[in-house]
Amino acid sequence: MKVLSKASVYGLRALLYIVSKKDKSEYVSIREMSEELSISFHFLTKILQSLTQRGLLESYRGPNGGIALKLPAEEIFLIDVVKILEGENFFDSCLLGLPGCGEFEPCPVHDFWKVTKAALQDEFATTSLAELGTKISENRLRLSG
Amino acid sequence: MKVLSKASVYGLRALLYIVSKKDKSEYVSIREMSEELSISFHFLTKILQSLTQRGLLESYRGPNGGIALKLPAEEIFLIDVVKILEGENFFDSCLLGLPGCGEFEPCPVHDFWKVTKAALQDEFATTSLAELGTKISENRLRLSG
DNA sequence: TATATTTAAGACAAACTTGTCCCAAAATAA
DNA sequence: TTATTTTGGGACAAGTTTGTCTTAAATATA
Repeated sequence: MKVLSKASVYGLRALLYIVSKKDKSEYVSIREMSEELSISFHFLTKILQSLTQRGLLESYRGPNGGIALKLPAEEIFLIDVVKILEGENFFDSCLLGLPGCGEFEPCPVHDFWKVTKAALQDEFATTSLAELGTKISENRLRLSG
Repeated sequence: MKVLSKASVYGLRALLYIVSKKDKSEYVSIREMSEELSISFHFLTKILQSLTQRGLLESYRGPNGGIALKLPAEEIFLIDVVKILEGENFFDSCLLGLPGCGEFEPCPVHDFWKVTKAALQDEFATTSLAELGTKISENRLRLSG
């Protein structure tokens, strides 16, 4: 079951890498992240570019440059990242792909999918990068295979 | 959010079309389904072929031929269809794509994704084609855009 | 038998996602 | 200024999913 595209997965892993670093005062280079997370450097660059363009990240060129969060990690939620990388309508999908599926014209599985979607959306909307960063540090969780 | 491939979506819609037909005694032609559901005929043919090869459907060639369920609709569950068309490991996915993610080596979002996956799997495992067929008939639900 | 109908099966093409490569632009440091 | 480092951005290639086309095989009917 592939819920998120590679772009979202890589983007999230990179942001989690940033927030789980000890030193929060420096830019993190994309090269470092791509190597630590085993992600294609150029692909990751483009993903992070999108996040920078949309104001979620700040980038800085040149030696010791890199990427940094533009907001405190407490104020960035998974849903912010996913909506940028997957599209604003990410949580509006119909499981059977019927256009206009909703309360008025539901598909046969709308009732239960609606509930699942809402639960997922809520989880994404309330889970911050800070929360996961703490979790990663405390439990020494990995971010790559 | 694309949880199911087109193959699964089309396969499910076709099966729901079959079970929501009044006359259950005849084969339903793929051509009819492809037209009623606005699905490419050849693509649908291949999808249903997979289901036939895996014993979920029965096919019959020649005039008045077509496709029929090989089991009563009460005994076919969404999970049966999806596991054939998406793969047996469909419900084992890690949201962040980390290999071996599980209780021993969880990814940072494993705890909540585990719950969501289980709820989805349960819903797929307990929803039968018969149940949805009844729902479709009673509420005149559509199966195509 | 001959013809029409329908699924089976494979080759192929189009579209989308993912990944690679190259060079430009910005910043640092010597 | 010059060289080096790093992101920006576009072209392009590879891979996967989705869709199309052609022919074969099975069945029914006349």
